[in-house]
Amino acid sequence: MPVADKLRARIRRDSPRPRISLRDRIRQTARGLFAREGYESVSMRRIGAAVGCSPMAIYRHYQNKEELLLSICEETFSRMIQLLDQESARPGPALERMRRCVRTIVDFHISHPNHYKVTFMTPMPPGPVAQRKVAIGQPVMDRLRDGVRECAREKGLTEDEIDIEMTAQIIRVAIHGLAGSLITTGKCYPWHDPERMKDEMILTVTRQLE
Amino acid sequence: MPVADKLRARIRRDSPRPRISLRDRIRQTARGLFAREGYESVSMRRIGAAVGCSPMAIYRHYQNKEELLLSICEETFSRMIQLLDQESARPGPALERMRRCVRTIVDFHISHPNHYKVTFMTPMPPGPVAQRKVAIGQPVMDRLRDGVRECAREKGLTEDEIDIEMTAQIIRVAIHGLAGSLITTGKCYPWHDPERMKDEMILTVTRQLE
DNA sequence: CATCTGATGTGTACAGTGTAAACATACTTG
DNA sequence: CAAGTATGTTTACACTGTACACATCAGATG
Repeated sequence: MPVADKLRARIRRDSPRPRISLRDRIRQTARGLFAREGYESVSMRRIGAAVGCSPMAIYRHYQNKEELLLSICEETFSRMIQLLDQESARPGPALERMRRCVRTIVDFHISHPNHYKVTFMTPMPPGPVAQRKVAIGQPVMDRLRDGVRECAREKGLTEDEIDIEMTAQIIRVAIHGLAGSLITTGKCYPWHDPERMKDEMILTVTRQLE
Repeated sequence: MPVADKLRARIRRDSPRPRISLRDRIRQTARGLFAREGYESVSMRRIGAAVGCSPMAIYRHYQNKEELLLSICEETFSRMIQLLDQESARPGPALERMRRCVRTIVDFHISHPNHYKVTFMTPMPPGPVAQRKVAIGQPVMDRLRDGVRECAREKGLTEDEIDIEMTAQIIRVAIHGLAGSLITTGKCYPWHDPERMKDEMILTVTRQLE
């Protein structure tokens, strides 16, 4: 019997199941716990207790703890893409728009340190998990590349005069430098005004697009 | 009885104790294990087994696992300072020297990913541990600042024309961007030639010193 | 209706972790 | 020699992620 039939059956069914599925409640609860206390500090047992189910129930919906977190990250970063597109839709010169977008990304990462940490600060042994993490960053990278291309076009630069992929990757590295530094050493380091730092850094890596 | 006396006594003693102290053997063995397999994958029990002592013996010499690693990191990064000073002592224009130094730092981090990870990629709740980690990076930052200052002087820039601390911190952020990105997503990401990337990034953040 | 099946939850158990506490031994010093 | 201290071991505890076997129950099928 095909799996699709069973799925359809479940969807057609209108019996009074809990209004919001356990799967979603788990993800929602875990999101809060992870964000507040960090991935490693939160055990599956505590998530279960907070949700109101047994710890093993979580495994019916997520293969393991890492999958649970990765699923949360995917959701988080898809919200970032929304923010990004809406920012990039506002009018103005391409360069200004892209600089604001980069700012948006940096600020988003800093305000979601745990999601950033697990997605971008955990060394990935090559494998399927690594591929999913790369995939999470892909939409952002696409928009970055498009932004660079548009800036180049607006300034009349040919593809011989500027390496678009390289420029995009440099901006990417700058983003991760800012996010990583400010997340790990945020409060402990004598930063020279973080806000101005972000702006200067963004200016520096987009200067060749002026 | 003062502690200093006991220490002196131990040093004066020439009895046939093991030629290299257990403390050093632990650090040396743990260094290798951490570097090869990563901090979290190596348990105190395995370190003990590899050294040839009981796991709890380690605690006589290091307060806990984190202290052990931190001690290893301090040693590692002090070797980096040596490399850095010897590189910076070579002749040539200040700008060229500084660019080579930045390259040295980046390459050093990439070839010691586990030390980098624990020192710079683990969020630090403000406290004494965080202070020690900041202290580890301080000598590097001092040399960076000096390098920037010398470049500025060589080009005749006054302190009104260039914010030395800000410039140094931007370079620092670029270093961590490169190191972090290449360490976490090194093999998994379609990098546009990492070596050229490093060079371009370094050029970008030192352009205003040309 | 009775029966069967698959999805979803629970309880128990296991192998592993870092490390606190009590104990054993050997070396230094009064 | 006696006392004390530095250094090591053994045992035990509280915790982790999760494999496995079982219970329950909704819907499909005879």
